[in-house]
Amino acid sequence: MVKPVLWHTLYKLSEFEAHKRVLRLSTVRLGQAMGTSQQTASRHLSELEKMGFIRKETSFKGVEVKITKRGLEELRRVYLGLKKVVEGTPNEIILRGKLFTGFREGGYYMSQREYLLQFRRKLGFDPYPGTLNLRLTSSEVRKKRELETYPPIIIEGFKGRRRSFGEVRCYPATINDEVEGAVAIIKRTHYDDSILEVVSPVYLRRRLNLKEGSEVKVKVPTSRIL
Amino acid sequence: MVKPVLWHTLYKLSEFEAHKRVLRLSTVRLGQAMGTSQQTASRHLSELEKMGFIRKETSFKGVEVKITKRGLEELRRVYLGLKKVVEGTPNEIILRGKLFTGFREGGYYMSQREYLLQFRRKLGFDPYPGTLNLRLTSSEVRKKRELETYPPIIIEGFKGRRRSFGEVRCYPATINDEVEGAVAIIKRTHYDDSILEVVSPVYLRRRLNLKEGSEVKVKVPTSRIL
DNA sequence: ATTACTAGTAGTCGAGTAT
DNA sequence: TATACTCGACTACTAGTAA
Repeated sequence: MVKPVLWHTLYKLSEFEAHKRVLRLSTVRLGQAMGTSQQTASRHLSELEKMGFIRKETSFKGVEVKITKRGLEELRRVYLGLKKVVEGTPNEIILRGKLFTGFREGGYYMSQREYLLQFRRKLGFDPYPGTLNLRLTSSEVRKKRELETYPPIIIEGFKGRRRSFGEVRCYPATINDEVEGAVAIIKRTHYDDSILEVVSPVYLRRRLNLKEGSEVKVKVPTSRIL
Repeated sequence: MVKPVLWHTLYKLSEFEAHKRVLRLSTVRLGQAMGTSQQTASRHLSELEKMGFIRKETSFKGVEVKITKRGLEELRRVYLGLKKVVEGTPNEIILRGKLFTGFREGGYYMSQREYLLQFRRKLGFDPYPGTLNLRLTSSEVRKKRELETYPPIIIEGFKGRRRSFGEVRCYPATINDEVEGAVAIIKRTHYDDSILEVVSPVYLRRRLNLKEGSEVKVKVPTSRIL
């Protein structure tokens, strides 16, 4: 957990647009902007760098600061939390994406007995051994991130004979307003934000008559939550 | 300025939806949620109440907390700051409202010589002695608040013979894609968020052929800024 | 000019405890 | 059980200053 004072400094840096470009400033100026001393500003920058939220280049002329992807992630987390508060919670999140064929790992995952039993118990259906891969546009990626701030149904990971399987975060959903299923978010190391995986008890490609590139609508109710 | 630790506590309370309803909890539980002690949670609540960000009712069964309007305002301020960072800055903010006749104070304001001279120098036109009052819907009010987070052109207040006049915050704008003018935000004590006042060098009602209730489009570029 | 170390201090925290 | 006070411990601050 990032300390509130450091978060505040990170936020100030974002006000100076340090997420867009390398920001040149002095620690005196940063201190003034934060209502604190030069020394504190300097220390905060060092700590933020150590935590990986910023990169920093120091010279006798001043500091050059840039917020990292990790730092922006941290700001985004709070942003999404506040969005719910300020804008109100939507009743559903609708995501649209285009069907594409992935590496067919999904099917391998879903056919694991340990996953299957949990799906049956926690989501109420036996998943078809394969996932529907949807490619999301950038605006849809934002909505996916928003979705991820809601508490998921967690399908726990396990160690298999040859490898271990990570946890899967699920959100029950309706696909194309017709079929019940779920969004399945699998924690991977090389993880592409712009992909959405959908599971369902039926073979969705046939059931919904989908082709490569077809647009698919996924409606996730948020009311279950809370 | 609210201290970062206290802001963090306020944020946590909003995660518990204390902005929507009275939240019943114990300080132990709040402490756990914040990764701090019961004592600290208790102290933070007292300080937040003293600052007017929450109302609090204490009993031997626990505390009842509700975030006040002022507290929500504080959360909204940071939300809007983060929105710029996370969503990117829009090139323009478009506001739509319906024309209505106010108390005609606007004309009185605009005909003050001290204001007029500043308008001419800072905005480049002599305002018609009257403002266009637009009634905004709730979604437009949100956009107006977003607009207010950008640095305005400030027309300074002054003391007249009989009364004093407050400062006016202006944003150059285009009205109905035709006429140049500005949004004028006048700080009042009894201040209605859902009203937008527009000034321009011409008599807009005639120039744009507007009637009571006509929808008016106000386009404010944000590029000037920064 | 700068940054950032050291050292002393102010402020924040949490254990104990009164209510 | 609660909240919230006191007070010792510790953290985070700023002044002074070296580089």
